[in-house]
Amino acid sequence: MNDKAADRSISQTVRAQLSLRDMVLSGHLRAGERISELQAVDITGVSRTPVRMALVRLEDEGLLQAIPSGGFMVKAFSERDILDSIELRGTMEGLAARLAAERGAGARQLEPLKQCLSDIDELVRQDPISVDAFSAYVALNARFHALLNELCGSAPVMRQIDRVAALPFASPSAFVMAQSALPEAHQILLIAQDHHRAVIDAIENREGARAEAVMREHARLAVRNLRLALRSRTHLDLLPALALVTQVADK
Amino acid sequence: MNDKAADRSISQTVRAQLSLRDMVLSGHLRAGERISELQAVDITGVSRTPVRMALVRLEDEGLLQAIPSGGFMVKAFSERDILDSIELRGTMEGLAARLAAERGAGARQLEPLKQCLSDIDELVRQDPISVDAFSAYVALNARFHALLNELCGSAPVMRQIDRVAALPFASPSAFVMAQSALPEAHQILLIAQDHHRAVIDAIENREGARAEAVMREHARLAVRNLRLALRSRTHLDLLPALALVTQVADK
DNA sequence: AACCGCAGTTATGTATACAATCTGAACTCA
DNA sequence: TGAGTTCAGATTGTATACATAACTGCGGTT
Repeated sequence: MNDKAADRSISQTVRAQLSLRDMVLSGHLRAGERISELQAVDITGVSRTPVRMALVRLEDEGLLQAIPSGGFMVKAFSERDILDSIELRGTMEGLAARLAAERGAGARQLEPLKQCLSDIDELVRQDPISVDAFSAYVALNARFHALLNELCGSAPVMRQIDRVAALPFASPSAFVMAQSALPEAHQILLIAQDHHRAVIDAIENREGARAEAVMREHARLAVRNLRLALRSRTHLDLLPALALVTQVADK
Repeated sequence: MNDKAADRSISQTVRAQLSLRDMVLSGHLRAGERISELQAVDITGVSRTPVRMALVRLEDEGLLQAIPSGGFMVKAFSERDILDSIELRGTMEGLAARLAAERGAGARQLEPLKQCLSDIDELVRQDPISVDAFSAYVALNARFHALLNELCGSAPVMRQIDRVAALPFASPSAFVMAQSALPEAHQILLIAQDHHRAVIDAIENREGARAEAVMREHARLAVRNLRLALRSRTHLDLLPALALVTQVADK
């Protein structure tokens, strides 16, 4: 029925969503640009109903913004929006870590985290880290954070964290990649890994306040380094998601 | 075109959304119950397209849950989900307050907050607070929190706060109402008002950490009292939103 | 008696036709 | 020449028809 890559196993809605998200993230649709339904139909090749669904979901994710008179536009993010999002994420992850500690996460639940931890250890051991190892690191880092958040055992908390994490620049992978542009990248990785170790230790010993503080510091490290990376606009092509950033004088 | 109360000024989608939300919140649709699109069409009187839109948006709000095989069901919340949501809200409001303090909210921006503060003062002065005054208090309290969150000047932070606040039991009004069931209700109101005063003071003096701590304590007060109110199941009919609570052994 | 399979039914996913609203431009009148 | 009005085009909102996938119940078989 469709011309290109018609994988029947996934729905038209999801296909449209993926396609449109790619267009936004890759910068083919610039921030502030209006995107009409018909236009989206042309892009994705599916009809208006699933396209509309996809647009609503992308608005929900925060990539698009509804226009009062109808339709959607690509959302524009300022640099501060991005830094705030990371700080927000860190704050909520701090809450999750504290809850995990206070409610006594069992040793059995901590096991996969420790495994993940030592997996990362192996990777960051090599100093000029290889490209392959680095992408493996990004994946493991995301996994670590996901496992950590699960420990709190609170569906509302996890849900909210996932929401901000859906923003491409608030994901753990994103700021790791951005930081990799800095000369002291390897050292940063080591510090981050120490944070990971500390938060597990805190949870194990039921030190809620410490677990929270560590996760907050973890985020602040990311904020500081991402700011530096944005200042020295080097290797930003590593992170296409940052193409969304526009220094619009919105306020 | 439609039979009942066809107010042309609002869209069918919004009307369906309001109608369905009422049904859920009023308990006409019980937690865990599956709700099909056709059923929703019968209830709302609009056709499938806007109904589907409304269902997606309600899922987004957190009132509904998508069923993997398709369709939606009314989400079931445990008591802990509710308490966690309030704590989560307090955590994010704490972040907002800290940002407001650190970034130096101007005296001009603080003015409406102080106005709101003294308006509430007038209300809580009377000890057996009248019913009218109480509902006015609920409205003013919500307004105060909204104004406070705006002070941080960060769109992502405000957006996330609004998301949890959309959950009926995480709204400031909700826990105020729940607490009103307690015998020491008036005293609680006075303490809460003191929190409000303290956070403004902290922001004015650029004491970020203090502003954050106050908002957290504010939430913890709400958590503690709501827990008590839920224990002594008195006057819970004041808060229909709590009908969503089901102590399902979900885990 | 229990289980596997098939068919009928129902519900959701998708496409498209129609209606209403909004935008923008051109034309007219002061 | 400028402002207001009207008409045309386009775009979104809504409804509905069609297709496909999931569920249910019955009947047959082992």
